[in-house]
Amino acid sequence: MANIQDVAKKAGVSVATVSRVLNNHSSVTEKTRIKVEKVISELSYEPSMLGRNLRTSESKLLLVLLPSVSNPYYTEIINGIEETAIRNGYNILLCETDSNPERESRYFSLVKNRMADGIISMDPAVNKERLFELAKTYPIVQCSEYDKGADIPFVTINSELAAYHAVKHLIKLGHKKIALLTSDEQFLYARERRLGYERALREFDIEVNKQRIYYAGNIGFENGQQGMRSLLELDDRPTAVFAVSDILAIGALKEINSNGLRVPNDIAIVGFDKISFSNMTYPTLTTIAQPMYRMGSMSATMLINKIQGKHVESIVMDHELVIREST
Amino acid sequence: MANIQDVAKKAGVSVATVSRVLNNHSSVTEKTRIKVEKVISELSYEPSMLGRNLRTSESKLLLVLLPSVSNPYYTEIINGIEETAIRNGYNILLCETDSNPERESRYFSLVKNRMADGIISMDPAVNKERLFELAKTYPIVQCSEYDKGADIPFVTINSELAAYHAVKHLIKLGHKKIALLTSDEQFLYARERRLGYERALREFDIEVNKQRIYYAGNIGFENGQQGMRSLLELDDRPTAVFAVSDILAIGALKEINSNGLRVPNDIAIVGFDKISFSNMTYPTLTTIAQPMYRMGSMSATMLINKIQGKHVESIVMDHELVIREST
DNA sequence: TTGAAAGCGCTAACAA
DNA sequence: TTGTTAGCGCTTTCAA
Repeated sequence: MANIQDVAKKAGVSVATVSRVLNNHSSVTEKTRIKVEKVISELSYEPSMLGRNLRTSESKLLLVLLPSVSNPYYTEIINGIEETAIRNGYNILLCETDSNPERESRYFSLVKNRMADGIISMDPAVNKERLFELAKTYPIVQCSEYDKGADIPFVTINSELAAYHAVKHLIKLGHKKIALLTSDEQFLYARERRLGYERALREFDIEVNKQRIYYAGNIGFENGQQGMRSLLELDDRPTAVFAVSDILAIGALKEINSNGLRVPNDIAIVGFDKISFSNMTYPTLTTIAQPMYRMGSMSATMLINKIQGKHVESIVMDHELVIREST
Repeated sequence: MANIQDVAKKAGVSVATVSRVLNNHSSVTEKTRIKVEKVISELSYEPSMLGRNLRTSESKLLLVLLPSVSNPYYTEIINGIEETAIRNGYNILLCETDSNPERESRYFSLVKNRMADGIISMDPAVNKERLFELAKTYPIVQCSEYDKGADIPFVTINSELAAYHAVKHLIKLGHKKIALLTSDEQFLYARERRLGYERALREFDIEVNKQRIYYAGNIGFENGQQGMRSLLELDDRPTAVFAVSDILAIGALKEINSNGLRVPNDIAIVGFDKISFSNMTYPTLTTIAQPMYRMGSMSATMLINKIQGKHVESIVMDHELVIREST
């Protein structure tokens, strides 16, 4: 495999000139450029990023940290990140933590070892302490999940307000017995969405009934089923459910169907996230849409700016209630 | 940030010795090793992979090429690849082609530029010609999709046999009017699954009725809906459908539900892939399970062996019919 | 067991 | 506009 020396020799120029051609420096004459390009093509020369990276002390790789690629919530965000990364000459290293601290720590090493130039963290279960520590030395931004007061720029939506909108929509439809299907409150988004839920109820003088709040231990489909099962067993059954994620909502939907009840006639459902599958259920799911693609794209832009030493501000994006068949 | 020189100086040894400590060479005395490790920890030294990579001419990155991360078919395979990669000191570069040749070519450059040590290709729409050409110079393996006669090792299942099993299952349930919901036959898997479908029918003396075969232009959920719609319009409506992917099957399921028909009473459905959602539908989907995780894991092992210059053989893995509520 | 030194392939400062 | 040269951080050969 040819290297820059071979090209220089064969073209009768110095390696510096070849490098200039490779990097489109304006100082090279047309004639020299043509000559060098001809040799490059003759030798099928491909510049080694390994050499360039060592020299420039960068890897042009962005590390994207997420709990699991199988969670459809992340797919559009990833698309946004990747598109923007590529447009700026970066590639992404998609890293699944599986909420496993050992894996997380291995991925953190990647940036310490210069294999990645920065991190976009989307893992709600990330070890905050270590993330904050790392952020002192390396460029990091958070996407979706974030931490108030931490000195890490983030991109997110207003979860409290979005939940408020979702629940208000159910109230406007005449529902009073509205259940909340949420997840462990160690996650900020769960706390905020509960607050939005409670605010909407209070605003319409509906009592917040603790029995109607189900805290799922995990965020899987089965947890949605299980939560719905226990809500259905209540003496005073709810007529509507607000789930803090589509996956939970889809679990609830299946449980309702399995009990011979109809959605939305017997029970209405609102989900959260607008994952692609929320459109494939029967009935389709009313849900809160986050501007996933733009969130990803914005995180990438922010991270790249941060890598380049620019100052970066956090940003809160808009959400949208998408009304479909389940309400 | 400290480098290997700083460590050497402070420890009073040469950089060679520090390097030996880093790479666990046995020739270092316990005493020296302790001394060096102490300094490493004092300086919070982290070795730069950039320097190491240039020196060893490898990136320790595997490029994984797939059409889209949002296709749940790939998620378990990716898990298998990643786990195996990490265990062998590699990381993966997940690359979405979106079936876009320009993107594909940019990813191919990554391996030409030494940014990746090899490729696992899972994209059925990959440009065969260029892939074969690339495979002459760089380590490549194919997963799921493969090419007969090409000199590229692959991991796959026997699609023809799996389809045969799926259709035979429907026949055993008493179905005679069995439709096939398939995709464009430019893909090998579609051709093979049709052959399996036809073989099962012929074996039980059921005529292959061209009208009952729907070729979807694309592999999305909507294509499944649309295909089912046109199958429902047939004068002699099928009583069962075999879809070559779960996503198509889920589209079909929704269309059937929307027409007030019941699954499996009015129409039975078998899918293919056992994606996680196939368990979340109402009713749950009978489907063909591929050993996704093992396929991913095996591809990674094969690729790493290939990178290390070992000889690698292709492998055909087992599948399994998973009978659930839709039949 | 350890050290000196070369060199992986490239970029960029400086000189011409 | 082009060339010379140092050096990015590491591994490895050879010699001691």
